[in-house]
Amino acid sequence: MRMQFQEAKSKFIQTWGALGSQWGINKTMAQIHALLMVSTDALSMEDIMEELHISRGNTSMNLRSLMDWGIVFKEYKPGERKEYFSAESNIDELARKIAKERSKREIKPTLRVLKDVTNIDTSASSEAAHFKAKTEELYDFVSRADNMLEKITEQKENWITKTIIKLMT
Amino acid sequence: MRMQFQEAKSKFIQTWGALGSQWGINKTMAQIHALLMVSTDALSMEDIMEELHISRGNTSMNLRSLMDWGIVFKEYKPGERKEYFSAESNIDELARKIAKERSKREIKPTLRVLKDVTNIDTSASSEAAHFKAKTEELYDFVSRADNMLEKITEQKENWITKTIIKLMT
DNA sequence: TTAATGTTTCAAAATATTTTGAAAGTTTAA
DNA sequence: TTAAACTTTCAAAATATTTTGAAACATTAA
Repeated sequence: MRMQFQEAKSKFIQTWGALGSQWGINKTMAQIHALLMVSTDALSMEDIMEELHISRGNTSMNLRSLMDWGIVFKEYKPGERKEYFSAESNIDELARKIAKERSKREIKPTLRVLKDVTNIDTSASSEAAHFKAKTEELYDFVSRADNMLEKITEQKENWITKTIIKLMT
Repeated sequence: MRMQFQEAKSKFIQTWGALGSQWGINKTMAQIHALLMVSTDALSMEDIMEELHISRGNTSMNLRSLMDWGIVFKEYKPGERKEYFSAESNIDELARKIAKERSKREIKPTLRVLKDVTNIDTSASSEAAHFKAKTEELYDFVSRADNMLEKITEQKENWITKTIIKLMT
């Protein structure tokens, strides 16, 4: 049985929200983003509140986060005072921005701690030596993964396809 | 100022736990994993409870999750009744298992919904047409990303290095 | 058998995160 | 200026998630 548009839209928004929360992004933030992504026009705060049944404050705070991430933009319509919001419409660009932001917020700080923690006096015990070895290994791994992400992500257009082609050859 | 071993260990466990929760993995689960990763020997439930100051139930449930993910193993010591636990010690293997499991649990179900939701009657409105186009684009992107993850991850040994080399050429 | 040693379960409690809504703040038009 | 239209802030409330701990369950040795 084929879904109706409204049903499909709502299902999509719910699913995207759930996915977001499994990845450490708050549900409403992901839902607002999903809604803006599939909207033909920019939406006002009222529009968003109404469609998702959420409060003004919640909407405001999450729109701001989305703008901090660089994946939602404020727009002004001529002759109107209200602010309108729209999402990054290029999916490659969207993924690049998310990858970049997560690297900056999470991976880089973790690398800093790993580096710190690796620098202990190792002569005291073999536990200490093992710890140093393991955390060094982890540092190498994480920093290489981060590099890879950068590499993949720095090509502007259609990097996923390009990367898959490279990997298959 | 150089950290002492115990201080470094505890900082590492805390940081790994925090990282885990930003990625949708519960803090204790990530901490237990971190502890086992840097331990020279397998640890008993008592050991883990004591080191992390957590309850028996919490320890039991999270150890079970870690075993479900395939990144922690139960061990028996000869002549002892107690169970001991150790972590996957190969980091490439660890990453492969995590990638595989997250794909199965999160990406695949999302793809199913995207596919469903894409199959709407498009003749009714241009909103519906736009929705269909966007979700199709998303489906393509996510499924290509998932393929890429599979590709990267199916080579058993040292895939990160291999992949980086490929990407640089 | 039984007692000892150990593990799992799950309802309730604790904690953490998200959401609300009303007051404060801002901007613009007149 | 002022008032209207709109947005932001943040303490308190609601909700969701994690953690506890004690009872139930399992296994082994004697």
